[in-house]
Amino acid sequence: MAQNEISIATIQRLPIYLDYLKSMTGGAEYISATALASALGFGEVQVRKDLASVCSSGKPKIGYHVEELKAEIEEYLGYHKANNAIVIGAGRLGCALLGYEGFSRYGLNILAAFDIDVSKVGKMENGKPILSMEELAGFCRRENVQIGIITVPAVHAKQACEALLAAGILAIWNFAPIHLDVPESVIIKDENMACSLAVLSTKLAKKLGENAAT
Amino acid sequence: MAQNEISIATIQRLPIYLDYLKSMTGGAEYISATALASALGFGEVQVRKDLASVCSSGKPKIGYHVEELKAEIEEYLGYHKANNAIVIGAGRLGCALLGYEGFSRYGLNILAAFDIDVSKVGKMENGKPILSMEELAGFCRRENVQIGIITVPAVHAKQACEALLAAGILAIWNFAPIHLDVPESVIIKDENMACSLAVLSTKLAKKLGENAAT
DNA sequence: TAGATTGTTAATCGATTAACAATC
DNA sequence: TAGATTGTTAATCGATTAACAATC
Repeated sequence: MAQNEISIATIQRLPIYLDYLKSMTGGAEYISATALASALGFGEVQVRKDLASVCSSGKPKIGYHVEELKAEIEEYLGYHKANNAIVIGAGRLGCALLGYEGFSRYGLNILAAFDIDVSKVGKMENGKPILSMEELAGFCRRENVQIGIITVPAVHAKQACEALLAAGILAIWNFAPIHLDVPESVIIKDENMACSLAVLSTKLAKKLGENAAT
Repeated sequence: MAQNEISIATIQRLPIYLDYLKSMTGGAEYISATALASALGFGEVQVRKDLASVCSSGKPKIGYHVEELKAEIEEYLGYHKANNAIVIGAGRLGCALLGYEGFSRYGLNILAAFDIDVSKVGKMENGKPILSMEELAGFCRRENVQIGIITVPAVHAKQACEALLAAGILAIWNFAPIHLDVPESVIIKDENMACSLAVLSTKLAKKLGENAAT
């Protein structure tokens, strides 16, 4: 049953379509690829191709049934069966993620944070506890945690990663700006803001250079 | 003077090389592409091609001079001439960005946050002030702010964006999960965590499916 | 000299875009 | 029916990888 492979680029755009569809007010029953494309700044052929890969509800002349499309994207992204996650590192970013309620919309259920700093342990952030690293493995097994989110400084990231592996985690979302070596069986996704920033600032520098030149 | 175009993919990897080079201890004077590749989990040809686009210090048999390479990457990314930035939205994420000191390494100088919530205005976060939206335009012009970072909820993002445009900002780093329409002259970079998360969770779902099947 | 390593050119792969057929 | 819109097939574009020449 060779599942139609959907490209990574498409997968990354699916949440964008879904967010837009959810934000629609006025209750229009159908929406066209053209309308979606212009609202999101994408090409309309791209939208059609993206949607075709997860849905089959498009009707010529009419467009896509909004509710059906939402359901199909959510189904594909697995938002209805949420993943349990924990955060390692209860610093500013870790607490921001822990306290952010929006993740539930994306099928991510962050249960707790863990930190080596005992002065943080025992506190709560938006109703969610900060626990000690000793409790990590037990907690993960007990609560069926699949995703570990690393928000510690780079120097502690390797150690945090090892703790997650030891706790039997299946996937890691790594916000530390450092490469982590994990077994092939573990999924890892780096989220390095410096990478995005580099794109922004080189574009800006180029623009400033052009202006100075003219 | 047609500047050798460096691909976006390469630009996004440059900070990763730089971070690794900076983290090197032991004071080795040279490093090979092979060593860099294995430390970072990249292909070695890719590393060589990436480095070739910004530097010229590679020597067969020896490798790249570490200090020279660091300087060349920093030069290309413009880290020595920092950009001034401000944050709109002093929520958890906004304050995390405002208080994060690591950005100075990446040539980003976040000066202040702005918020419509008057109860937050006047407070400080790690020595940096939270100001009212009325002060935005004046502050940006006075302090020569080029980059605006949007961390407000999606419903307020359009309004925040308009305020930034009115303040004459040149580039926007948008953390709100919504498409913002800006004039072509303004650079915009979306940072949508739901997009990355979608990649992670679909991989995880696939993996869980496979395990269940066997 | 021999060999490790760089750097470049060509081939492959993946994603986007264009052209067009299908359909309500 | 006519036309707007979907969906697919082919062409283009960009990035990665492979092969190989250059060099210290």
